[in-house]
Order: sequence, then structure tokens, then C-alpha cells
Amino acid sequence: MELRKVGLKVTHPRLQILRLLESTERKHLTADEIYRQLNEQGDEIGLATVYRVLSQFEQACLVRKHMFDDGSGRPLQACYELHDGEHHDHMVCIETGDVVEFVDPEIEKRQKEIAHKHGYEIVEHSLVIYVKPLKK
Amino acid sequence: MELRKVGLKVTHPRLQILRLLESTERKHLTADEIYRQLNEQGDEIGLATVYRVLSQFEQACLVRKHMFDDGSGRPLQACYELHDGEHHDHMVCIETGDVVEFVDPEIEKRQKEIAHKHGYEIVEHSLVIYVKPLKK
DNA sequence: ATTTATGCAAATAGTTTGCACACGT
DNA sequence: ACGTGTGCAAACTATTTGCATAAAT
Repeated sequence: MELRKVGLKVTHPRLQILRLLESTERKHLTADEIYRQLNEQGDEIGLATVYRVLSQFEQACLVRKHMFDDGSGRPLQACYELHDGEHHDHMVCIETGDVVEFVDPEIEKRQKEIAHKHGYEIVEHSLVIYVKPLKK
Repeated sequence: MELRKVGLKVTHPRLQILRLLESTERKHLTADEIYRQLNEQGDEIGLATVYRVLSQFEQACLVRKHMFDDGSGRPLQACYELHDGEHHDHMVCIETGDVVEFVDPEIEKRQKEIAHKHGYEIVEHSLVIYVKPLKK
């Protein structure tokens, strides 16, 4: 069991949240979406617990947290996805809310070079491209 | 006067905030930092006004707003900088808080290509590299 | 004089925390 | 039985808003 491996007791809320993240179509969910979905399907789990569990999962590297926002000050909410071990960047469609994941080795390489050129090493980075569908 | 040009009355708070942004060493300031600095130098300006003015400035493209956060759930606060017309990305040092601006044409190009490949066009994008000093 | 801006205090949104009770081992 | 985890409500933080007053043109 994943949970036990990372030192977390196997409780109902933890199990249900993990299962939801594993089985969901949309891979990026907000705390509130998770809360609502679980309660709709009959699991009575507090919102505070959802937050607590998600942050435990994050620390255990079971889950990754993102703050999507395009710098234009829209309402902002964290969203969470299962951690697959691989790094990737995100493209968010501002019309549909769809999230596409991608990795571009060239972009990764340039970033590293730029950091070095300035005397730094990369700890973390976040690239989000906000897009809309091409009209044909 | 910049302010009049963008259709804003020339008021004390607006003037002082603009001047501060023009003259500050650290180019990226939070609303609260601006509020504090102005009040320290004797201008009695409400925090709400700072927010209001900054968002007017943003809409007038005098100022750009950023939400730096590395997806690791740290406290998050918007920061603002004077808008110079040019787009650039940011590198934030997690030890000193220093912000370095950069542009890489190659990265920009790849982003556009990736968006197109998925049937999208770019509306906006945000790249933040979180770094720490290279130990020599 | 009229319109717009300001300061204050209260509202909001997302998230976190304190505490008494409930659950996993 | 013991130590954790949970739900609820209250606290918190960054930001926004309503309203009566004050300033800009």
C-alpha cells in the first residue's frame, strides 16, 4: 500500500482521496473539487481534512501542487495531481480549463544554461503557458 | 504626465506609488512593501488604496503583476514592477530573494511551437526559475 | 460643482489550526 | 490502550468592497 510506504496510516479519507486522484479523468483537481466529489459519492470528509491530507501527500511526494495563474490576478486556487516521478510543464486552456502536460528538453537545457550564466543553480522551476484554441 | 495619459487623475497616492516604483532599487515590490515604504516616508496612504492604484496601473499597462510561487505551497503574495513594454521571464533566488529578468528567444520559440502542435495559440505565459547561488 | 478617489472597516476566498472526539494498529 | 487522524468552527492572510468624506478638475 502506497500510504503505508510513506509512513501514513491507512485511513478512510486518505484512501479515498488517493483513489480519486488515481482514477479521475481530469488529472488536476482543486481541494474543493476533491471535497465535493467525495461528499457527492457519499464519503463524509471535511474540507480541512482534504487540505491536510493533500499537504501530507505533497510532502510524501505522492502528489504535486500547482498554483496556476497567468499573472493577471484572476482568482487563484491550488490544484493537485498525482506525482508520476517525471517533471513536466503545463499548458492551460483559458477557455476550457483543459490542462496539457509537456516536456521540452531544449527548454529545460536553456533554463539550466541561463541559471549558470548568472551564477545560480536551478532548484525548481515553473512554466505555464496560457492558451486558447487556434481558430481554423 | 504618465498618469494623465492613461486617463487617471493625478492624485497624491497615485503619484507617490508611481514614483516609488520608478526609483526603487528592488524592482519587484509587494503591495504591502509599497504601503509600508510610503507610510514610513510620511505619506499616509491606505493599504486598500495601494491595491486599488496598483490594479488601475496594471490595467493601464503601467505596471505588471506577478505571482511568484514555486508550486511548493509557500506563502504567496503578488508583486508588482514597472512595465517596460518588453516581455521577460524571471529567475528568483530562494536564498536572497533577488529577482533576475531574462528573455531567451529559443525558449519563446519552442513554446509557440508546442502550443501550435497541440492546436492552441499562446495568450500569456509565465516562466519562473527558482534558483540558489552556485557554490564555488 | 461635479465627478472621482480615498480611508477605514467590514467582507471575501482560500487555506490553516485548535480542540474534543473517533479511529487504526 | 495509545497515538494519530478527523470534523467542526474559529483563525488567518492577502485582497476587495461599501460607504461617507475629501480631493481633483
